[in-house]
Amino acid sequence: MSRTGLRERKKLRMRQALIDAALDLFLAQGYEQTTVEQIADAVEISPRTLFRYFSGKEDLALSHTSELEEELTAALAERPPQEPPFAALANAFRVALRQLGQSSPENVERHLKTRRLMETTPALMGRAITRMARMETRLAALVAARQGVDPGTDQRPHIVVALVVSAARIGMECPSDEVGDMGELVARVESAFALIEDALRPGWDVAPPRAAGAVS
Amino acid sequence: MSRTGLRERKKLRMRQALIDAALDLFLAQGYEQTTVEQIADAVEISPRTLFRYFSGKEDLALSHTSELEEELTAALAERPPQEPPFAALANAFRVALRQLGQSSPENVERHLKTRRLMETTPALMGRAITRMARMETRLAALVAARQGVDPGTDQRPHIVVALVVSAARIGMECPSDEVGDMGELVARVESAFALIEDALRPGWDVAPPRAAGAVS
DNA sequence: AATCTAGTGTCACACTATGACAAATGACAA
DNA sequence: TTGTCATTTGTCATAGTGTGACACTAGATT
Repeated sequence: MSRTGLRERKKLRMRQALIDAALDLFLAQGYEQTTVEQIADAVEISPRTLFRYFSGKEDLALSHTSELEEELTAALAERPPQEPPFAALANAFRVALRQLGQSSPENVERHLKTRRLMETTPALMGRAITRMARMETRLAALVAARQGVDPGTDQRPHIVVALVVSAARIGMECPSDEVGDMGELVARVESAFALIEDALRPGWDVAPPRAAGAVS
Repeated sequence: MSRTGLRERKKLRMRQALIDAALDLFLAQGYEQTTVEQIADAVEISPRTLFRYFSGKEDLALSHTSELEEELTAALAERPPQEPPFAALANAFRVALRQLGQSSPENVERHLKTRRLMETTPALMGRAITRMARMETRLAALVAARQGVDPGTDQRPHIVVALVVSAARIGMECPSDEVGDMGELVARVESAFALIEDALRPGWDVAPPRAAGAVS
């Protein structure tokens, strides 16, 4: 049945094993205190081989953030075209978070570990925010395509995306206390969405700006 | 007259010389193609000494972004307390940008070089965005203090800051074309501010949220 | 002038990351 | 099963960033 050969399965198991070993070591000893050599030793491979699976320590620590990004992109593509951009993005976020929450318990655990790690490691939080910024640009291009405008000259798609991503980021950042479970995290994101939605003028993202520069 | 000794003046000149040498080398050969050794050689010091002036290459390349941050923080402190948070932040940004534009021509040039460099170096853009995120947290604390709320539990200050900083970031990012002069940059930031201001419900940041979670 | 102190250079080292090449191992056909 | 091929892995070597230790120089202080 399984179309995947032994090789690919082995590769995937190695990836997971590396991520698990890395996350546990990072959380136990701290991110910068842990060397790639220790991680490689933990799964019995050479450091050189580790770099063939992951581009580096950072990639290893944040590999699960790209999963959220993939879910989000997929969810956005599923949103009906007539849905206003802000609502489409916010709903895509909701769907993506729900998807992650419904994956295997070990996977959810890995996400929570990743977030706990980020919370205590400024360098990693920085890299995660950098990734979010890159995602923002990609999402802006998607939103621009939805609306049929040019993302190069029109700042509006980027603005809409920035609003939603900012809310999500603020919601996911843990103020002082620890990340308990996925539900708590989703609740905070929802509350941030609500705050921003409340600040916005209804229908602002469907009609053109009130005082657009070139009406002539 | 000058209260500063020879030592401090020398130190400042060395800092500037290092930044200038670094920016020019980065722009000429690319950021990652340039080694700290080359920069150190250019100003006739040992690499070890360079690390006593700057924490690393990144610090060297982005040292001028902290200047904007300092101006901004200072400008925000100057805004009248009764000014609504969004307006206070946006105006502080305007003042800070004007301040930078009015500094010495060489300094303006350094800022533009820094931005050109960032535009062509993803890694640096990432670090810059990371710095912005840190600044966002600090600004949120300031805004929370202005309004007398707790930045730990209340997400609203963070949201306001995120809106303004997002607009500024989107405005400063150059879509494909090169950074010409300071005026062009300010104009794009203004246009992004206008877009976000247009999207917002007037007075949203002075009154409490319309449907705060617990009305029971 | 003698002394103190901050800054500097030299040497050494740990760690991340990458390239080159040989060895091992799964995939696949005869 | 066995031999061949492609992929993966380990070993060795190297570049580059970043730090610690320690002696030395030069400005600062009295």
